[in-house]
Amino acid sequence: MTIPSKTVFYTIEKTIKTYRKFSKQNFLKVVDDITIDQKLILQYLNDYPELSQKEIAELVFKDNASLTRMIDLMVNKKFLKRSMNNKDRRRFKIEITLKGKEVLNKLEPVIKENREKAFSGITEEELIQLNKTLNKILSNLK
Amino acid sequence: MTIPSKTVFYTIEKTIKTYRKFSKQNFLKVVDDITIDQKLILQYLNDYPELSQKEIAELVFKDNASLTRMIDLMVNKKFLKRSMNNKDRRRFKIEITLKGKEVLNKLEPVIKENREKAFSGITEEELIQLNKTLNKILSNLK
DNA sequence: TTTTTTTATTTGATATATCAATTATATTTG
DNA sequence: CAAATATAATTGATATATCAAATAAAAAAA
Repeated sequence: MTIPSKTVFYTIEKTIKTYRKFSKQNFLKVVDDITIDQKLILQYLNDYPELSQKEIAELVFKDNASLTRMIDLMVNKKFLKRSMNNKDRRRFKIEITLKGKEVLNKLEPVIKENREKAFSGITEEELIQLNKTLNKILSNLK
Repeated sequence: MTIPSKTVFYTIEKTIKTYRKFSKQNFLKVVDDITIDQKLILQYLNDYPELSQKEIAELVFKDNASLTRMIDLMVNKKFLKRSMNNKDRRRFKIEITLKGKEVLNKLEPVIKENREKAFSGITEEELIQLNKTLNKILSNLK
């Protein structure tokens, strides 16, 4: 009998890393040269076009410095366009390009398949419970 | 009503990152200049002294190249010692130094407190269920 | 035993993570 | 309003992540 309090974080870590690897491999079948985090950034910007770099950084759990460099790369790859924000000139307006949207469109069915695969045989209640327990842990750590 | 299949991985990621940050801050109160992964490596080597770099890499979910560099650093910091392994001269024998053991000893109570804090108010059954669901996801991804 | 294949580790190149310091602009305070 | 403070983004330095290629030794096959 293993002691769950000693293994839970190991299992959590393993799960997220395995899923990231799995997703990335499937993404690369339809789009070349994309990472999980780049896909997340595209998705967030698509859903909330007004996001600042700082806000995106929080959503993807990175710091501002990382975001600066990631956005640079994504601009170089023509997934994104940076332009001035006249309302607040400290921040930029980050826009998805046509190419970026095409990438997202190609990825959409893959994202769906990935989730279906990951959750097959797992009930909605089980996922809700999973979320609930994780949120308890999160609020304990605040 | 949020759709759990769309948010579970976000929550998993958030949980593990929050716990890592929380742990690291507490570690730094008793030992300076240590990272979560360095602590994990020390712990694994303490429990299983025969581990090769490759085996450690698997346990901490990193690749061999990262491990090489991490071990280098830990040797520079005098947490570890690398010596020849005459049974198999491709691999090294990695040993914890006295300093490394002292670090582990100082961290031990902190690790315990971290877990207690993270899991307070969460029952054993709930943790077992969490582990079970995560393992289902893992086996789906194989 | 020699050749071939496999395995463990390292190195190089590039991207990302993290922290501290810097820059430019906004906001608040006196 | 001017001065002080706060915020968004960048840059530099160092560590880590990732992939591909290189090295050296071990194991398997001829």
